[in-house]
Amino acid sequence: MATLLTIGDAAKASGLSAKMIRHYEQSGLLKKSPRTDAGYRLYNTEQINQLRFIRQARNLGFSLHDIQSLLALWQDPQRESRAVKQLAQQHLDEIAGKIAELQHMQQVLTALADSCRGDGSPHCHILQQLAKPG
Amino acid sequence: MATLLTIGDAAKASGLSAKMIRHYEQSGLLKKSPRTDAGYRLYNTEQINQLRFIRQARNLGFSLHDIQSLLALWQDPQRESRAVKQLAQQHLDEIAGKIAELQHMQQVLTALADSCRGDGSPHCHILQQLAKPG
DNA sequence: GTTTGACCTTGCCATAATGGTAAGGTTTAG
DNA sequence: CTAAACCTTACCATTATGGCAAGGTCAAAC
Repeated sequence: MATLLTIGDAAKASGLSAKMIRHYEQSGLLKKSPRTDAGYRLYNTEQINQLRFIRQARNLGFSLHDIQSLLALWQDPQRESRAVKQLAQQHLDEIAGKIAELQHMQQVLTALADSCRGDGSPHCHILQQLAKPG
Repeated sequence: MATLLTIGDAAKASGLSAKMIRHYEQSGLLKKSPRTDAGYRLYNTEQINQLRFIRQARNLGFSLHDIQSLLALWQDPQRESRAVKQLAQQHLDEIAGKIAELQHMQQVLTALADSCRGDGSPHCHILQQLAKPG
């Protein structure tokens, strides 16, 4: 039986917001939904699965741009897993880059914070360091 | 002697872009610059130092909103270092949160990528997992 | 003295992903 | 029949940054 859900139920079923589902459709990530006579969007099981796919990819931090590629690969029986793995690897590189950047900030700022008394006096190594020409 | 720089030179001297310096002024982070008769913004040494301060705080990932507070504290001789340290600590917490989030993605995605052959065959554990109802 | 190139000005648009709000139509339950 | 809970579109906001365009300015070279 073809279970058809309106957007609110599709949102609940997928874990996305209705707002975002509309947005994904409008930005071309999703095909346009069929509509009721009143103009309500309707989603079938296959589309719900697609929404879930998107949510899980978003949870892994993939951009909508990448997700478009992932969806295409998913739906292509001729795909080569090489292509998928490459996308994943690129994303992992990005993640590693961001982590490194954040860890660097963390390290520098932790050192600064450690050398700030954090009491009622105005003396503060953090401000001093930020003010330095370096 | 009062060295006055135009915005391009102030940009070079501070490591910010001229675009961003204008933006910071317009968003209230910086006081409005004095101008030449022709309308060119001029920056003195003190303002260059302020721009450097902003750049260094940005490099540590502070938001412009936080930087506004940091600048105010910097310029307040009555400040308590407690306040600065608290801002730093909040930011450190945010950084730690982001790192944790990214590391989680990294961990999950690495496991998936490791179990994808990445060859010419269509079979791919990454896609399989993204498609799962979980 | 004029031209030219390197500046400067403002203003508008774009990014990425998401949320909010408003004004209005629909459906369903009471 | 009405009220609540949906749905629709359209516009605005976020964050920090970049780009472009149209036009004014200044300095150096000719």
